[in-house]
Amino acid sequence: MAALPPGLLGTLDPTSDRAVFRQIADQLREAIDKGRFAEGAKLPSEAELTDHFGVSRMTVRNALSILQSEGLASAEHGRGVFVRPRPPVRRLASDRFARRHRDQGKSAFTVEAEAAGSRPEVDNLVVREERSTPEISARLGSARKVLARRRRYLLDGKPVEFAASFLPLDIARGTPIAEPNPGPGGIYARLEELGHRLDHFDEEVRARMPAPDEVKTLRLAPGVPVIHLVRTAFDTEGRAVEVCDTVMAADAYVLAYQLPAT
Amino acid sequence: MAALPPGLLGTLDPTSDRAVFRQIADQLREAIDKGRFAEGAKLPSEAELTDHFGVSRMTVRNALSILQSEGLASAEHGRGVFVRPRPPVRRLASDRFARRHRDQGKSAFTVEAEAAGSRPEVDNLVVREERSTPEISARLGSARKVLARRRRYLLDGKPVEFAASFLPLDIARGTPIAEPNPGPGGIYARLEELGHRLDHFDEEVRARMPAPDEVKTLRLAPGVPVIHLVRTAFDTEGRAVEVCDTVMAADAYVLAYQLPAT
DNA sequence: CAGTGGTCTAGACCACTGC
DNA sequence: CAGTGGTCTAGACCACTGT
Repeated sequence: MAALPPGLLGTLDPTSDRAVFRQIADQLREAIDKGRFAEGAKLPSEAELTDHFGVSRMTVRNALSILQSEGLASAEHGRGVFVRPRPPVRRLASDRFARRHRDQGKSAFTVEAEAAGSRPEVDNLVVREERSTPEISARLGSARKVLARRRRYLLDGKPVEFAASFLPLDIARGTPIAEPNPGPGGIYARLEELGHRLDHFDEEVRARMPAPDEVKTLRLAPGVPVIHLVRTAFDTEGRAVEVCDTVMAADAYVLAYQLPAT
Repeated sequence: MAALPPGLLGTLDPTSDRAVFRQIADQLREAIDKGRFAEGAKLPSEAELTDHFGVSRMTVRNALSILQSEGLASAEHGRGVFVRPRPPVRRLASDRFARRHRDQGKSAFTVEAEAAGSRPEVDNLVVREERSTPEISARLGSARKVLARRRRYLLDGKPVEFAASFLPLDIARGTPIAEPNPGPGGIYARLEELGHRLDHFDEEVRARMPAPDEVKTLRLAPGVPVIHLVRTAFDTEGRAVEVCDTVMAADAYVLAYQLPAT
């Protein structure tokens, strides 16, 4: 095993109050920030770091785990620890549900992804009637059962979000909305054809760390939060006609909104 | 040291492929989710868990660190590991910059916090001229120097966000905007008095794990992401007159927006 | 003071990767 | 196969909390 290139990393300050594993993490973080390790580059192995700093392996592993929890690095078993590359970011514009974006044969996700040069996929498409939850009922009105449409979106094979739409049965049952493929323009186009002209959407945005099942579904690296978005669609009569609950890999998205100054 | 109450936690499955520390984390997570440990309650100590499961201390600590990185628990030195209580959430409405919310003597943050029964504070108020960054210049136009207003917001003594506003010098220099206290209605009211009638705001939302200095400034617990919000204010002539860069503790906020169906 | 978590060591064996 | 990270042990000493 070769020694580290001289000057790549510094030395520890034994007089410092800062824990040794934090000092090591600080040095690696600084080296990453300054570009001495590029995106996707391999960090020194645990063995190299234990040698360089003269500490035990657990101390080094502690330092590396800090970087991972910060989202700066990710470990690959048998290969090494690498600087996390930033995935291409999907920008969600505030006009993404405007009517003019609905007159296509393909879904908005597909159109947009292909325009950006990515390969879009949608899987796990489950459409069925379900019992409503208190959360959904509060937003949708007091429906006991709802039509649920669940799906996961991927770009170039990487899962980026999964979503569940809920609609009142009296609106959706027996319509194309209850079909796996609701047709061009998606369910919003069908809602309007059914007489529910859409007026506006309310959107709530939260961020948090993912639960284990969300890590699995989105194949999230450690240190990547999720954006949790709950959107309610209202028709021109003021009725909530759909609630969409979406969980997105936070490193793959930026949300853009336009606010009125009134 | 007392043994754990029987039935509070289960036993390990030695035939499972799942690592022991993950199994322990799973059990604790399930117990928290099912309410067997309330918000703010103390989890079993490391010693109790090593006894209960018959594993070494590092294994238990590994399990507990998972829960912390998920934001479910936080350790307090000398006291124990506790189920993380959810702080009161501030809801930012999409009309929060509407003109009608500006005709008060106090800042919007102060008014809203007091209405919610919290004690608001603003500190670290730094107002000065700074060199612009490429990021700011791209949004604001090519100003070399800008007026920067930096401050941190606290609720009941807890930091919840810090923000920096940047304004072109040709607009802000020598005006009340360059004063620490810009007066009633804040800088948006002053901008309008100076002839820059506000038209709309563009807002970009991202979520990520905090950098170490952000952890310090917001006193963030492990496993709490930040919401990074960049807002650009435009006047009726289409000029960008302010860029506000805000970093918020994600567990203290929900952002609400209204989208047009056009 | 006893009990708690924070740091660190020096090993061991395993599973995965790539040559 | 050698090199890598993943898991786990059995200790040690320290710093902080509360009584």
